[in-house]
Amino acid sequence: MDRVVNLAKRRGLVFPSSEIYGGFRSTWDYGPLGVLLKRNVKDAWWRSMVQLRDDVVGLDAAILMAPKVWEASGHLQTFTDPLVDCRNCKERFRADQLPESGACPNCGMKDTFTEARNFNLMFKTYVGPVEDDTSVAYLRPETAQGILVNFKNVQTTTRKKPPFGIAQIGKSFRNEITPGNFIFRTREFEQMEMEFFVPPEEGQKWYEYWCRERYRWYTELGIPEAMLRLRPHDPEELSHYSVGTSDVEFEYPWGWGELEGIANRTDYDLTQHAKLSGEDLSYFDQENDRRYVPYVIEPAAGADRATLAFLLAAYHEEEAPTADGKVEKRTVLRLDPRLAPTKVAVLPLSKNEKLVPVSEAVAGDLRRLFMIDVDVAGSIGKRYRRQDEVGTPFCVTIDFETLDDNAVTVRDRDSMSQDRVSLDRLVAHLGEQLPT
RNA sequence: GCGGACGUGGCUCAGUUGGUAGAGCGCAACCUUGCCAAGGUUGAGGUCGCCGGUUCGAACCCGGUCGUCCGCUCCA
Repeated sequence: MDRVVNLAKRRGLVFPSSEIYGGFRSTWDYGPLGVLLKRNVKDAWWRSMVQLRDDVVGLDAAILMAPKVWEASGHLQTFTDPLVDCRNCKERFRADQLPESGACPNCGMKDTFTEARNFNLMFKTYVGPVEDDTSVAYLRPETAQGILVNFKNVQTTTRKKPPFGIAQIGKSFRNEITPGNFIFRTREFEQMEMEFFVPPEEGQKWYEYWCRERYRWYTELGIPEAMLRLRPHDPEELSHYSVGTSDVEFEYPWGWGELEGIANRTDYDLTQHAKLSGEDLSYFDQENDRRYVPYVIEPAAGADRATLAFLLAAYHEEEAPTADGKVEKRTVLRLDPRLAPTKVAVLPLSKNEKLVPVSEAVAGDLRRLFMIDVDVAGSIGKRYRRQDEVGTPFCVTIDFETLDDNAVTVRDRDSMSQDRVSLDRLVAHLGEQLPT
């Protein structure tokens, strides 16, 4: 973990936020390479979820929503836990779980508790010029509600029939008491959520389907199955809206942790929104001549957690032989090419005045199709290592033979093999190796 | 929020009993080399997290604060 955090800082993947002011807790900034990596993660999710399916459509809802939404969803009530501290032993407890005797469960002292304080996990703000009770608004603690309240809008405009889903990627905010573990738990984070609306009797079937699908997504993008598991929640662990939840968990360096949750939210949300808004959010199934409130199956993934997991799974330190016969450490990110921030590095063998213009021309051709990097500084071996460290799948080397044979060397990150490829075929060659 | 440890150039760290900062790596330029972290020369870069106090004088002592890590609590 330390190595990955270090690499992230050193190579411009992730920086601590507001660093020149001493940092700001729980906030991180994605640097030039990090933003590419995270965007690739989100693009891969969107592609598998929206583009490659005909039963899911996209949405981008506002972060600020009517406060009634959070009343309906239950977040205003259940997101607030009254907590007390024991003045004697400094332990903290939930006020509603204390013994009636008033004795501290930890140290046994009586009446040593502080006043109960509420910890609402939603960020509160005020909309408009006057800061009073009528102007209170919240930053959304999940993107799901933006989808759920748009169920009718989307259903009627796209003419989709259940089973169908609405997908959304966006920021959410939770005032976590204890953030930490780098970008694993932050107060501002990005979610990739999809709400899948199904006939009630098909709820369980689709819940199981999405558990399998989502697990598979991570393995297809290169996370070894040994580092993944699907863990069903215990009944007492279930959230207020769910009758079944499973987490896709990843084995982080500090232990198993959540990557994504798949929940059967039943008709809880739509029913609640119908009740509080007065809108009828049921669906009329013309074929079967019946009306029902759809069940909602929700795969909710964290974009930052996924990015971290892909980074951790990709990070390798290897022994590599050097030119003079010694063995050196080689750091390489074995990222799936679809996730790699840079797809191709263009490297003139030296800063020779004849090679540099050729590499610039090659770069000009490639950058229209791929995210590329051009590096002319240092020895060729060092530049290969620099690219390995950030997971660039291919290096294109322009050498002196290129001037004669119009061909370049394409070096593979994983096999370290080298192919000679004609410049006429270079774009096509790389296109074949770099799936979308 | 509580307890503990820590906070020195981009990174990893050193800084002896307080006397206004160093190394390695990295980075940049030039020379050399010419396919897997080569070599040489030169150079940039730090008011030692921030604020205040003690002192003739503080990176070193004290207080506060911000941040990081570990443990506890919390995570709908």
